Amino acid sequence: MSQFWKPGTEKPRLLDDEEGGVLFFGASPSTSSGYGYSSMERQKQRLPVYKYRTPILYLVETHATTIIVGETGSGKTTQIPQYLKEAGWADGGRVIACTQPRRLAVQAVSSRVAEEMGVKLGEEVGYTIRFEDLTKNGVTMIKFLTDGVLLREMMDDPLLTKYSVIMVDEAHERSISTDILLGLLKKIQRRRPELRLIISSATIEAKSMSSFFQTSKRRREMEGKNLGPRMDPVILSVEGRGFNVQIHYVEEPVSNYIQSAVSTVLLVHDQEPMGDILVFLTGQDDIDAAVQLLTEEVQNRGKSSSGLTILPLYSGLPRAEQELVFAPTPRGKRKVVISTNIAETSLTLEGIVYVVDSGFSKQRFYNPISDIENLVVAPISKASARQRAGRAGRVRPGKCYRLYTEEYFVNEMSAEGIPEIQRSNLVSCVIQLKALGIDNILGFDWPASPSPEAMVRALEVLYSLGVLDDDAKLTSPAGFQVAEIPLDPMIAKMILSSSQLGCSEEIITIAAILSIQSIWVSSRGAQKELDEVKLRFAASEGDHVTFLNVYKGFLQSGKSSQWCYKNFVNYHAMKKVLEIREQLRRTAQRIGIVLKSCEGDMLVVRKAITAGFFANACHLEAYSHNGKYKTIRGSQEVYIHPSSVLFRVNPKWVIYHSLVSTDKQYMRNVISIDPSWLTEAAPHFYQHQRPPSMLH
DNA sequence: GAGCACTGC
Repeated sequence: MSQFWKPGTEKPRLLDDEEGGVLFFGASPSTSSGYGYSSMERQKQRLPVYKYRTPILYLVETHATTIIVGETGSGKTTQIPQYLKEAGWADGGRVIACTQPRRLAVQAVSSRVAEEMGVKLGEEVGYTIRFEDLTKNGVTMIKFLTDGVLLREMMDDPLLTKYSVIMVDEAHERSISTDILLGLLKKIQRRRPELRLIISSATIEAKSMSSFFQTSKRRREMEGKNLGPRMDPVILSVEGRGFNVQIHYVEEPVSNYIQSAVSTVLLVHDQEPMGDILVFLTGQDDIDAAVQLLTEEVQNRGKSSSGLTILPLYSGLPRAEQELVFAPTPRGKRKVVISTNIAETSLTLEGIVYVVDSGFSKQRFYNPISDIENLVVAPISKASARQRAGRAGRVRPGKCYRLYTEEYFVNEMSAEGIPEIQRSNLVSCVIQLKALGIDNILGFDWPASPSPEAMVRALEVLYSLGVLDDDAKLTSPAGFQVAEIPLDPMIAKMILSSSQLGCSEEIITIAAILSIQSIWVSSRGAQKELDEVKLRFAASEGDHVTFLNVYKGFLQSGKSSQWCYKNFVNYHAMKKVLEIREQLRRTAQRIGIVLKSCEGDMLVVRKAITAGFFANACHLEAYSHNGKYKTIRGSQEVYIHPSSVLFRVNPKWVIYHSLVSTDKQYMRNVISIDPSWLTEAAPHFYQHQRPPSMLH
């Protein structure tokens, strides 16, 4: 297949700077003169900071909110907290908080800042992520943390009084936590005029971010009289140090992006100077297919295409294989990494000079009517496309090959992706806001409002769990306890009930296992062996009890990695289970849940699961020969997933943990129940329907 | 008898 590349006319402004290492605070709408210093030497010397000398200090002093725009590597997260600290914003017990959406980023950025400031990480500069707190009270002045941790901190300190400046990084990614946090910070600002916010975002989102923090005119006039900080946000642009990336488009739309990606890689390999290639596809299937196709093509071509190292990359890949992509490319060789979106933000590969962008990714969509989340392949946004292209310009000028036309990019591609909050189930999010005293969820000032249907559905679910009362207020103590448990509310409710049923030790194990991806090693090749090994642990009650058997075996082996290897159990996953379980034990003790084992009585364990997941009850269709179930609530047709220990067993009544929809709706992690437990666990939920016993 | 974008508390 021949492709005709057309150089693009798009010039992403922040990718134009080829000087490298230059930090420049560009002119912004309200600083007409434009402050700045732009020499690499001066930056290296760590400029002394005088009051108002740098624009960021001036802006933070005079404006309640500053929005910083700039690409990765521009120094926002490393320089700005330092400036603030040196200018005294962290004095008198006040701390500067900087949030990141990912744990790894928190660790990486905090250690870089500590190093640049010449302090030990955990002292003046520290970080907090789940399971890890590297801060010292009274000593730590700059604290990095995930936005999720900051939200949890608000449950004890709703106004975040210990922080004088809060910087929210990567706000353009619009994760659920970031959006909730931004909404809450806007509220806090009204109560704490002295608080300063710094929102760091990519260019395209800056304007909408700015208008979000724009307070009403009347309010501004009132504040103007007090001579307080200006409440209208200011935008500051920081030039990045990324190298120029030349964009190429296809002249005609491609029909098969896998095939097209493979030909593009070969084209680059034949015609372009050395440098590694990063290909963005959508998922494991695509990637495996592309790796195979590329390998075959290389073999067919013989000599001319030798010297290629082809590596897949996705989160489900065993850790050892994932590490391979970080190995430096040997001289004279070229590395091709074929990746999911994981390489767009979560992982950074050094040495990439060429990017091939399929223009697609897998995205989650939520249907509040059916209450089902789906994963679908969908076109990416312009923002994503730019982020992908930027991956080619980290070490030297690069090239990005887009497998779509320029016309498509300019006219059809949406500017930004749909924020996660508009694509998700909202139960966790709603209970968190309730716990923070936000009663009017529908009237909450979101950076992007979720659909009313999704909010109503979340309220319904929480009401049915007994976590919200008739006035949609948190119940006491159940509602507050569920909000304190850092897991999905249905899981939290299950834990709460286990306290009364006397099986909390077992249930927190199940809760921990359900909240990680999978405890089994991923094994597409060795599926049969895995299935056989699973039988060793299989329990007739279902998957949850099977998990308990695996956990028991793991403990009896002395938490041995050898044991895991022999039993197709993922050792790293089990370590994580232990960590989550430990956190749940501590939380349970704090909120008054009795930790007790039921000593093998699986009846109460199943009852506790029912108490959290009664909404997922299903009944086997009478005379069904193919294992067809119907959900009690929506009468949807569902089937037990072949990976379940109850596959082909088909008990009359089951409860599932989650649904996965492909050609059919499959129930994953299934347990058999007695229908009388449903009315027992949730009389409200089932009272207006025919009693389950009548159905059969 | 089939499948899992990616985070996070």
